[in-house]
Amino acid sequence: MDNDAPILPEVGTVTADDVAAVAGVSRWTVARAFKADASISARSREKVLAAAEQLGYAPDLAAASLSSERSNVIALLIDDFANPHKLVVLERVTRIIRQRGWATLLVNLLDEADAPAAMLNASQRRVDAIVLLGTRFDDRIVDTALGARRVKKLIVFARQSRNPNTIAISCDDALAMNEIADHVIARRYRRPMFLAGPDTVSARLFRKETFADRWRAHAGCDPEILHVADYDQGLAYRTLSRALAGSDRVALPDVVVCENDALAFGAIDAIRHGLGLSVPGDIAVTGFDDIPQAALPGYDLTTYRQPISLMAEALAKVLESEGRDIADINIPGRFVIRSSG
Amino acid sequence: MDNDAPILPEVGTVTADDVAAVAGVSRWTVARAFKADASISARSREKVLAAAEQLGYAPDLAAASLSSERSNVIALLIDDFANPHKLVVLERVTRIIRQRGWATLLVNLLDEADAPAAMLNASQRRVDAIVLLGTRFDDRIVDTALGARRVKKLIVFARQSRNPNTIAISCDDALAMNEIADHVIARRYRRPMFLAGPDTVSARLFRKETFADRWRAHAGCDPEILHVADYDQGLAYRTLSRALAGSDRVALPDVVVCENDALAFGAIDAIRHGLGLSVPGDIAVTGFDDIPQAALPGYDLTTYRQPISLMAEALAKVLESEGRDIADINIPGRFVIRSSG
DNA sequence: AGTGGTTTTGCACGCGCGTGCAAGATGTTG
DNA sequence: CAACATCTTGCACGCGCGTGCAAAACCACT
Repeated sequence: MDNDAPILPEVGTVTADDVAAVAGVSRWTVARAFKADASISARSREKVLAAAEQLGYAPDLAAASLSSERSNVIALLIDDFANPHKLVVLERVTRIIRQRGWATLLVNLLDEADAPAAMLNASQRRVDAIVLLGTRFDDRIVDTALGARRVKKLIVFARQSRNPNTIAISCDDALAMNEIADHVIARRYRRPMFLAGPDTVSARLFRKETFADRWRAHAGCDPEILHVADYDQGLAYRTLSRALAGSDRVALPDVVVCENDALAFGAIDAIRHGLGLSVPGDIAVTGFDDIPQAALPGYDLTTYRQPISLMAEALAKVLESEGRDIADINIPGRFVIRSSG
Repeated sequence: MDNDAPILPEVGTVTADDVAAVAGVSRWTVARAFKADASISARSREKVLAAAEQLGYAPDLAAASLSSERSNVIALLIDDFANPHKLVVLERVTRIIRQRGWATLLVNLLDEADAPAAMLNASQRRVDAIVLLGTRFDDRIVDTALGARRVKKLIVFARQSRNPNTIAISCDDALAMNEIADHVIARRYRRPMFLAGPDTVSARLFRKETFADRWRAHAGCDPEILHVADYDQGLAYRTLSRALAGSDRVALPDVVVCENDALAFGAIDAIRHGLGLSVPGDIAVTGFDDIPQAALPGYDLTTYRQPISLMAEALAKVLESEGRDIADINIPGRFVIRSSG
């Protein structure tokens, strides 16, 4: 005799059939009781929900997604974990995904070449859409994935994409970077340096190009550009320190325009601790993203706020929509002037 | 006539049956070809794999988890997105999960009361285990979840847990904090302040208690303790600034021992920009975690390195093991002395 | 009471694959 | 060549629920 035998069946064992038996209805009526807009009488629903509560029943969503075409799971492909901005993006995106009743499958892009495998991995789980939050993929990979029809819906978040079958949701980079450039010009800086992320074929931000174009139109010459091999504060610090070490004081830039805040923090570190100079007194710095730390007194960074919450809402709308012919979405952010530049 | 009709069936439509037909074997032989240790002849496997590649077939893992007891999905429940340490934890944990062939279901704990709903949410997806990475849950919730048998395996990562049915994987907090306390004592600080996170019933770290005990044994009095309502650098900055504003210079602490690096960064900001004092000259600061930014010159923080990679490996081992009678795991980290204290 | 309309309920079938067993194929030994 | 051991393959059944349709129940209203 097993005294520990549970009175109620164990979880995973409580199926709609069990609830149906207790409630005295059919299994399908049980399903209807859990569906918002189903045709079911109030009395039946009550009976079912009471029975369900008594048994501790909750619908098995994995089984549901097998028989329906939808899984209600969204895959997030991500890398660039050195950038604190990713944390903000993850929070906002996973929040809205959950609030709208979906689940998040998080896939870590293990290395540069992992994107195709990661997409396959996600598609094997029947996800309804794949959202790219990372930096390590290029348009060719997107083409391949869509070509193989492995993916129902492919969304690029906070990045641009050239592929017409992809939906890009981002802040208006060109608008933003022109605003930054205008600010740099208005403040009469003369020797800007643009601090950019890795110079690869990855889906681009076009921030560098936009700034360079604007500066060229203004000054008639190209701005200096320095690439950092990763969007990493420490690496930016070392890269910039090394690049400027031993420079003549007059040869130094008077403003460092950075592709994002992580690089900007590294730039400020380099100016203060690598060169022993001050920000913005000797060299000004601007960033991009407006991560939470940018507002703190340590850096007090002039930057451009990406409207992540609005972008996340736009993402939800795209995920809800059935049609595949959705245009890219560009949302304006807000230029935030602080003391760094 | 539909000229656009694909030669190959669309994805999700390519099933093991299709592959079996092309390869001239049964569906079950196809399944065996994709299983590492299955009993199948080399010739059959070749035929199957060739047919699979031709058709673009990949096993449907969602369907597989329905018929087997395992889903190979691990749920990560997370909050505390203000702490950059979470990014490191997420990277290491999702990396090892993927490398070992599992998938990650990421669940955002939307607010303080969301943990039970989040666990239910995860269990409805048939996850093999739930890993708690967050701060917003307490032992009662864990009890409830396990009591309802909603969860096969519940693991608390980088936290302690009192529940015997839970497996806690963490760094050895007591060892670590004693080391920090000894350091503070050896450096002859006399007025330590402990900067702690929210004072709730949440699963605790016991760092505060350990430090207080050690200090009491040494000095015969309790250290001052200040609670910050969230593990957030900005909030720590404001809380500490306000707490120390207007204090007599002699009444100020000479060292601020922080429960983690995020709080320590906020403390350094408060000392430098709130009080206009220097670190460590006027007030020293120690942290806990050793997040990447702690090594950069902006903070150059004395802290204790949590062995996240080792902890992630321990997690993988726990996930692999079948038995439920696994003891908590405590891994020692390393005290890292830098210039902040 | 009968008629037509509406709401509510039940059901056959399928989603793609895993499990355990039995039948078939192949190989080995005396 | 028979008899047996081993390897390989095929199959019935089930996992828990969704879809689309038809039967049943209900509700006026004439």
